[in-house]
Amino acid sequence: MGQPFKIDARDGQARAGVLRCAHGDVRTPAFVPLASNASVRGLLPGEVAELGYDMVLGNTFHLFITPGADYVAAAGGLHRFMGWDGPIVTDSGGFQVFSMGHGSVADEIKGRRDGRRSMVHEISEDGVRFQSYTDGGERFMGPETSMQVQAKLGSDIALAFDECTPFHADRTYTMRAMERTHRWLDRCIAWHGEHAPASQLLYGIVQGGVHEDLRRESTDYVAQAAVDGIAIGGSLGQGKEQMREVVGWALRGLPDERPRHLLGIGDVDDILHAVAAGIDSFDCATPTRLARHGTALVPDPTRRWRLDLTKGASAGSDEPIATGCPCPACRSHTRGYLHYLARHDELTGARLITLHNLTFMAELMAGLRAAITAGALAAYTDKVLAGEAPDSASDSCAQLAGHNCPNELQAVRTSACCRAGTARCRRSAAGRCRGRRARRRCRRHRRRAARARRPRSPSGPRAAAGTGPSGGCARCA
RNA sequence: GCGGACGUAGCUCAGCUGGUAGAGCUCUCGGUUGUGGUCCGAGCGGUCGCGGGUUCGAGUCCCGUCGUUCGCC
Repeated sequence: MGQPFKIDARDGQARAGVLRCAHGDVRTPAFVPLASNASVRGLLPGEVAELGYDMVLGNTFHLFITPGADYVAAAGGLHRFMGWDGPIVTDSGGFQVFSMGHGSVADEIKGRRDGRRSMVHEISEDGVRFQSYTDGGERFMGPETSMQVQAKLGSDIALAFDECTPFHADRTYTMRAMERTHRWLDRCIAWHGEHAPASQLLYGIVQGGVHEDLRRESTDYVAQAAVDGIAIGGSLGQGKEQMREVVGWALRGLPDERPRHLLGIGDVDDILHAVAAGIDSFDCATPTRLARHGTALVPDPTRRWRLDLTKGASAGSDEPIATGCPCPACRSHTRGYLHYLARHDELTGARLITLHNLTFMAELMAGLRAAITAGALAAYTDKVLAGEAPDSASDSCAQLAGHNCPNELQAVRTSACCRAGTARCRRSAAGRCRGRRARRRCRRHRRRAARARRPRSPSGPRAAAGTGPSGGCARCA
């Protein structure tokens, strides 16, 4: 097939273009909302399109488990099934298999926690045997399975089946998994070439964890492969600095003319950096998942672009989430109302905040496309990083002093970077308080001290015996 | 009126034969980047209904009292 990706404008490494798919064009850089289970949770397909999205992401793994590829195929394919007639990219299921093996994806991929009970029974050259989360039965998925499911779903873009290695995997395991993923890629290409609809594009996935040489090797391998686009996956490290470094390694040597997708990334600052580095599309759970849990995206870098509406601060507020935002939540409703809805798990709240967050992301991406076209990406990036609403790309750049300073970036993400330090500080301040029992004991001591300080009737037999730290108690003495 | 059961954190309740008051939920604060309408941390919060008594020591045993509830007159 011809070259599906056309780059219309460049600004540094960044590109703005159009990805031509069987069901229409995708304007890039693009954010792709998640519709893992054939639904952008809470929204109608028409609403997603109206917000300015060209493509959504379905998930091979989820749809394979339920309702099954044949069920969707019998309904006329994923587009007709879910009522979305625009482009769809389907994730291959490799990541989900990985996440089942390690409990929490988010924690494990960042190296924050050890793996838990695994639902993965075996990873072999053939593929992965795992336990279904719905009925507990054993299932199998390999490169051919994934490709076949994606062919039956009829997505516009299929992703190759990969193994996403966790942060804690050692270099040897990461390397072997990467090499196996490369062999799986060849099998995906072979199956896809023979059986998949000609119009379906195929992306290869770069792995290699946080190791520079492995990332380069993987990039080279995927770059020489007969794929229509390249996705960057796997563990991108523990923090944003490391992620940017790893993405940089993965991008080096990629063919310029093919589209690049960064899997699973969606924080505002991460998108700004990745677009500047040459990424064309993103998918991420954050905007929609945060919305369902009551957090709205706002133009405020000091709060990591987040406003938790469930917090008391929004109670009774008559402000909108963001002044000037054109979304239904901001046009017609107050933070106070959304606070109430979110507190009580009202579906309307999840829906309104989802509409808002996707509006925010759509404006961010539209602004990026316009800025690249106008050759003003740096100015636009600076404005967004300075906390201005992400929809104005044409104005000149007001340089934000020190926004690139690593320390300031670190301050922005205090939780991610400084949390360990804070915990350490607390513990060392408490001296002996290491471990749960010790901490509890300390709390008790604090309570006892507080109780002793509290004025208490000195008369009565208990007071006489019980006030001192060890008064009369044989065990304490 | 008589008899029984029960009063412990904001809520629902654990606390064995007396030995430094606990859990779950709520609440507050963090976190949650290829989505399980989640999940993971931490924190705040108790005059153990009230008053006596026994004991070195009482949520726990004894007496009284108030309240809730069930049953019987």
